[in-house]
Parts: sequence; C-alpha cells; structure tokens
Amino acid sequence: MPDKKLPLSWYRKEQVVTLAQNLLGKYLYSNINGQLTGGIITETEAYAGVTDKASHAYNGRRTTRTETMYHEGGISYVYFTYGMHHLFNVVTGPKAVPHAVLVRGIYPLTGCDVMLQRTGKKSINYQLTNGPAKLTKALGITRQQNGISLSGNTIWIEDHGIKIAKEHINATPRIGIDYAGEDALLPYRFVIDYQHYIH
DNA sequence: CCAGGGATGGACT
DNA sequence: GTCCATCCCTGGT
Repeated sequence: MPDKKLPLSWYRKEQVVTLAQNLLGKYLYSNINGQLTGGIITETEAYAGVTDKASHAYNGRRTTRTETMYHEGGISYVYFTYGMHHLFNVVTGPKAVPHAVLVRGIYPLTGCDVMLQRTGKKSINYQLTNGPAKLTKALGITRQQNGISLSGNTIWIEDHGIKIAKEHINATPRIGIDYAGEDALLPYRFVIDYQHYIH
C-alpha cells in the first residue's frame, strides 16, 4: 500500500498562498484517543507571516503562542479563541518563516460515528465540519496537538490524487480579520466550488 | 496583576 | 439579521 501521506518537504515551500490552494482536495486525518476521523479539505486560508497584518506573526511578533509558527513547515499550529474554540493550522515554509494555512472546512468521510458523537450532531453532511472550529471539534483536535509533526500518526494529510482545477476554486477575502487594515481585502481564502462536484 | 479582545458557532428574532 | 458564551493571549500597569 503506497504511502499517501504528504512528505514534510511538501510543506516547506515559501509560497503559502499556493500551498493553501493545493491543500484543497487533500485528506485530513486525526487519530486521537484511538479514534480515526477525517475528511476532504474544502476550505483554507493563507496567513503570510511577518508581512501579513492578519497573521499572528505579523511584524515578526514572537510570543509563547506564535513560536510554533516559526518552526519548519510540516507541524500543526492549534490555538484557542473566543473562549471556546480551537482552530487548526498547518505551519508551512522553511524554518523561521512563520507562514500558516488555516483549515476552515472539510467534507466528513472517515469515522463519521465518532464525529457525530463529538459534535452532538445527528446526521452526516457537509455542515458537520464546514467551519474551522467545527472541524477541530469533530476531529478531536485541541491545543494538546499544537506543534506536533504532520509526519506522525496523530494528525496527517494524504494526497489521494484529487486535483481541484483552478477554475473550481473560489478565492475571497479572509473571515473575521477586519482589524488587518488593507490586508483584510487580500484574496487569501480558498473554497472548493461545490457546484462542479455535485450532480 | 488585570483589562480588552479574538482567524467562531449556535440560538434566537 | 442579532446576541453572546467563555477563556486564553497579549500588552500594559
């Protein structure tokens, strides 16, 4: 059985905006508390490190929290927000380049019973994991998984050969970053255009 | 030490 | 459309 897991080299390129687009259609898995769960990545946002006012690492900010982002690409960056939500990011780029991609949505496929249990939902559909905090809840991801390698067996991403054509990717401004000034307008959010995949 | 705010989601009008 | 739960993170005393 071929290893479909993305190699660490995949994450270590400079072009975080391209990587955010290329993550669409990949399979995100977690194996947490002995439960395998996962789905297809459908929505991402790029956060372009020190030059991006929306990034936690803007202007080279280094804190206990943001230190994770300065690590070499291929690890997770999980942080807590709004007093109740965990958000999962993929750290990308070479060492000391604090780029990250926020995973904002997946289509649930693996371990659906577990994901229903974790979220308290009744039925499997795209709405189960179509938000950045919804998918971490379904996948069981918390800050305990902050900084872990994506080449391990806890959280990883696989390439199953699905290629999302550029024209089937919608690019929009990112969500919830009004504080970022002119950078709030950058088209760094990428969503699969479902219309082309439902028939 | 402490105040202010947040890369959200669910409930409700 | 509005409201708000809830607590970590940050920067400033």
